Amino acid sequence: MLQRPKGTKDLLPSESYIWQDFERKVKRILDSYNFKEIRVPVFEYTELFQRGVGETTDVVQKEMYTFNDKGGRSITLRPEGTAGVIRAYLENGMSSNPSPTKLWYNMGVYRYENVQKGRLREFHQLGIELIGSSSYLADVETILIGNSVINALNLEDVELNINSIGCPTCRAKYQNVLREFIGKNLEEYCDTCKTRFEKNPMRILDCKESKCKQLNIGAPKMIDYLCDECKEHFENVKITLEKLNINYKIDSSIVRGLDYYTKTVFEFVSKKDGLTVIGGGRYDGLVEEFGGIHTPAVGFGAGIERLMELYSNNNIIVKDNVPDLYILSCGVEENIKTIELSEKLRKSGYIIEKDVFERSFKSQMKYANKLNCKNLIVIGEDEIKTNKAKIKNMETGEEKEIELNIETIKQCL
RNA sequence: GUGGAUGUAGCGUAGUUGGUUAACGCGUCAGUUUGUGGCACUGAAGACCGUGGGUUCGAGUCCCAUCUUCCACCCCA
Repeated sequence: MLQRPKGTKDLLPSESYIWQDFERKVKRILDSYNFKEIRVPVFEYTELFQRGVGETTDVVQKEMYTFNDKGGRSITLRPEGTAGVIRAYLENGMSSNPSPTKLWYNMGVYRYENVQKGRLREFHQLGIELIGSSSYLADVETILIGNSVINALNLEDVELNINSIGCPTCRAKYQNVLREFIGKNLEEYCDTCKTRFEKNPMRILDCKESKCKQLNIGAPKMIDYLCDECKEHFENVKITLEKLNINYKIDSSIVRGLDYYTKTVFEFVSKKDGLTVIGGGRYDGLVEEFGGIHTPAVGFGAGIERLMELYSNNNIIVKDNVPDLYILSCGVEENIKTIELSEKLRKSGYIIEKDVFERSFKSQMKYANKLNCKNLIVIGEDEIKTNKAKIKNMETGEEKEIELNIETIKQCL
């Protein structure tokens, strides 16, 4: 039998309506902050991600779905949302719109990595990008939106961790200090850490190897080396969050795996399984990297599958729609009448079920019951002749005699 | 990429030390005499036992490989 590719998932009706519920709630939040939806291509030129996400990152080095198209162009399935959105921002001249530009998206993203808990090769990200402002207020607004999403979904045990990784200037200084510290014992670190040493020493702080963790104790922290501007920015973010009663923890190990981040970075983490459900931060250099004028920006990406996992565990989920009415009939003329009625009622927005098998009377009854149809009308010879029918409430079993016309039926639904 | 576990009808399972037509529950479909469902009963359909090799007179059962799923590392959402 044919199978779906590894790391993909079918979203069946039994779950898709929960996603729809989630999407409705989230859209309401995003609308309230006046963010507008953007939809960008599933694939882009490979260079976009190499430059945007960063050549040295794992995502680019080993997780991208990259191939040459028939014209010999190197194409990559998007592994994240920000790069494509910023490209679209520039390509469509959105920088001349009133600033800031506030965009959101819900997209499938693709990463070739080993499948495990909360991790698929095709997964979905809800993301926002707030483009144009360098102020801490933009960071706060971004975090608040993340917080609103968590709250709207009633997710418990999700905590906010924040950090600042500074700007290129103070980060370079810090990295030298860090290299000095690590360099003393570099021989004892694991092999991957050794390769990180030159290109991205901050990643060594994130290593899970116990010997590296041991060696990292007492390492200098980025937040102690922030330049005045970055420091003030971070302080403002922290103070504002505190005044707003948003709980957060400073986690100096958050460095993020995408190169474009600067200054504030943050994660909403599920305490139960330790998975990051929302991750984001500021990326003041990206627009420039893509050839635009210097334009600061902040954003986040949320893993929808991960959010949904928590959502369905923590909530009594709304029920899926059930049919308002089943119209039952056997026989050619009766069936035509049924179709006519069904079509009219459907145009008015009602969910109508009817037979498409020429099933027996009894089978149709059973079927209507299995579908949880709220009401049922039988169309037979008599009904057509007298233009009267009985409408039955399938829950109570009560029947009511009515005129067989759309308006009276509607009144009973 | 590395390491560990898994794989029998749509779903959940049984299948004894390898032995004839692979079993059960749920679900699906139909019927239990005439136009009113849920319960009960009867019956039917549905599995090349993940795939490919091998051992054997004979394998769902043993061996090897491979794939999938799940978990850990790495990294991320």
